[in-house]
Amino acid sequence: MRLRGFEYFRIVVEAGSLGRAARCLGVSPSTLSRAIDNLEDELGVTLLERNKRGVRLTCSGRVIFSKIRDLIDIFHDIKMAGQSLGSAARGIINI
Amino acid sequence: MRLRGFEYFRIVVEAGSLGRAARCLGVSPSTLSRAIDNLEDELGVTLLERNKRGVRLTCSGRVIFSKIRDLIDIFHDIKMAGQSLGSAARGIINI
DNA sequence: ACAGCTTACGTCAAACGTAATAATT
DNA sequence: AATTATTACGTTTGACGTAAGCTGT
Repeated sequence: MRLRGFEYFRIVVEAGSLGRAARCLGVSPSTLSRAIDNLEDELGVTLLERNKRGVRLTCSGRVIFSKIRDLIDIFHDIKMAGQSLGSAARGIINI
Repeated sequence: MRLRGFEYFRIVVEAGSLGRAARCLGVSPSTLSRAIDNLEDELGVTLLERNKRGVRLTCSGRVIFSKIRDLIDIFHDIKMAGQSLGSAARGIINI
């Protein structure tokens, strides 16, 4: 289970369609379709309603989406802490 | 970047050595060695001091470890919410 | 010798893009 | 026609175990 799949899911929800999200992310729509299928399989929940005009969160999807945002926020926090600590270890301090 | 790598890191820290963690997890020590190498590369921080009697968190590692525990907690929360919502959608309610 | 971590090598699963398909506006 | 999501196919990336190596107790 890759972190990237969660980030894909977030962008898809915010973009409202796989195509728009794919253009934002620079990947192909099929990548996002499969990534979200995998997420739904692994969590055992249908996250999105697929219409012909895009996608929309299901009720369950709304609950999960909120948690996934928290997950991604912490992940970005970890990466930034890594950058900060990594450069600090080499003597560079940004104020 | 896989979620599993974060979980590996956590167990390694708690076990105190790659070998013990490998036995706990049912994987080989090389898997854990590489997983932690990847984590350190991707975050740009040295997380563990490798001794001949095991491993120990570096100062930076301690900071990151605390955040990674939060990440894993949310991840497990998401999985449990998935189970709960998934079975609820099929009409099964556990009280 | 034993316990520890690491690395080279081969294998297998999984992620991806391309391209084709189907449905809707 | 244009835009939507999905799926089959082949390629490539990457995660893993085995086995060998090196170090310190």
